[in-house]
Amino acid sequence: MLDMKLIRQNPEIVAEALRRRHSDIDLTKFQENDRLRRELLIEVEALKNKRNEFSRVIGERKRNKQNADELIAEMQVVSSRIKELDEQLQVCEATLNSLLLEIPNIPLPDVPEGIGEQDNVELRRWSEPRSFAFEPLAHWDLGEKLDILDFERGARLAGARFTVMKGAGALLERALVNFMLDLHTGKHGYREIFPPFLVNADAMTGTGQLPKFEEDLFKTTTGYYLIPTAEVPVTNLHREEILDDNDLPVCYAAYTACFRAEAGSYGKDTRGLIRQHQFNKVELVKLTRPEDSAAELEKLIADAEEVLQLLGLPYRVIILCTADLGFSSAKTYDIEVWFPQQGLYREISSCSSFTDFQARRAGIRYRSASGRTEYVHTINGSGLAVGRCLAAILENYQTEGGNVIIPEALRPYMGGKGII
RNA sequence: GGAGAGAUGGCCGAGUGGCUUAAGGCGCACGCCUGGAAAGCGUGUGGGCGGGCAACCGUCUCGAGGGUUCAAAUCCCUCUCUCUCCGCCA
Repeated sequence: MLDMKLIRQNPEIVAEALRRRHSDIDLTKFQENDRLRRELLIEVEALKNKRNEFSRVIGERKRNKQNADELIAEMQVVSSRIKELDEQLQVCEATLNSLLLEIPNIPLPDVPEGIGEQDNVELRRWSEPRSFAFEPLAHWDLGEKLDILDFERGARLAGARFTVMKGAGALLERALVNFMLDLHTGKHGYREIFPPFLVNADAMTGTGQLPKFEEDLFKTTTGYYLIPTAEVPVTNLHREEILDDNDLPVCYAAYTACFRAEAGSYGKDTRGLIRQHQFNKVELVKLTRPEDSAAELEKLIADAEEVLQLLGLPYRVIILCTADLGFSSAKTYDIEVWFPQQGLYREISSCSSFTDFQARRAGIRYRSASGRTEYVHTINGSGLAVGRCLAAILENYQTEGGNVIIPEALRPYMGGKGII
């Protein structure tokens, strides 16, 4: 959520940001309601002031056994007017709030402007894709041949976009989770969190999934939502809190399963592990001082990249253009890992700064060194998506005989196993 | 799931309609005192919104939301959460 005062005082900044995003949101309805709200507030607060003062006088008279009938009669009129105005105010504020919740974040100045995916900019590549002396298999074919991925039985149990991992496949998935968590909590200094996988609507609103993106989420009959990413519970850990300056930055790493309805992605990535309703992810989340957030985002993506470096998987980093940027994000880097069978790089991590957008929605503040309470900046990124990582290992490390070599770094987590 | 008890400021805790602008204590900050410190004494101490250049003023905030009343921490209704006991359960 944007700062109301920014929209009020510098609407041209917000309008320009919306233009860069190619958003069709119109600010005039917001501005009208904002003006109305302040008019109502000024009137109703003056009346409440009067009511408070007169109540004091009435109380005094009653105690002294004096008559206060005319004052009470007068206050009846004032009170009913207050009630009217409060009702109008409530409607006005509800409108204002729902408008505010639908305005996306302002992209940072270094985000390239664009009209679609094709305008994202590649920043760097790490390592060279291996050249194969044979035709590499897709991970779904390889996984089925090795009997470690079972798409058919996944469909039997749940439906399309669900997979069963078996034997060495299940072990590899678990090894990746542990390897990533150990790296981030050990070398990189994150604190491990194991949060609930279901959250309430307030948490989803805090990080920006609600109210706009409800159709992407799974919801229980009892009103809970299944988390689409650990970002939701972990960022909301500190909802409605004021943190101490000394505690920043707060750095958390969390493994969770993630659940996505994948509405609107019919026909996309229908085979394999790339697009599942349920997948595993290790997520990195930071709460920082505003002045540190740019540097902390760079550190976070370096932490995520190191996972791929240690696994020896070639990747590239791109920065998303304004049109491809998520609703809550001010700046997003994607890490894309090489998939040899398709011959292209595919997203395996998305690292974003949300500036104060989520913090304002979730009420996450800190007391700065100067004593002011300010909103923190929130940052998060995948470190990494586990299923896609497993798929990348299968494809990049396959042998001509249809086996898979386990990267050195993972072997301690695989009971010393070197090959599947 | 059943029964009962609770939820008050950073923390503890008083408060059954107006004298509460939330008592008192602890903590914290600053000052006095001191060679320095402790103790002691004094002062201050949340957040949101609105107005104002500012100092400051107003308003809201006693788990949440409604209601009664001229007036609600206090009375009524609904909900949430916590604790205790019972039941069920990985």
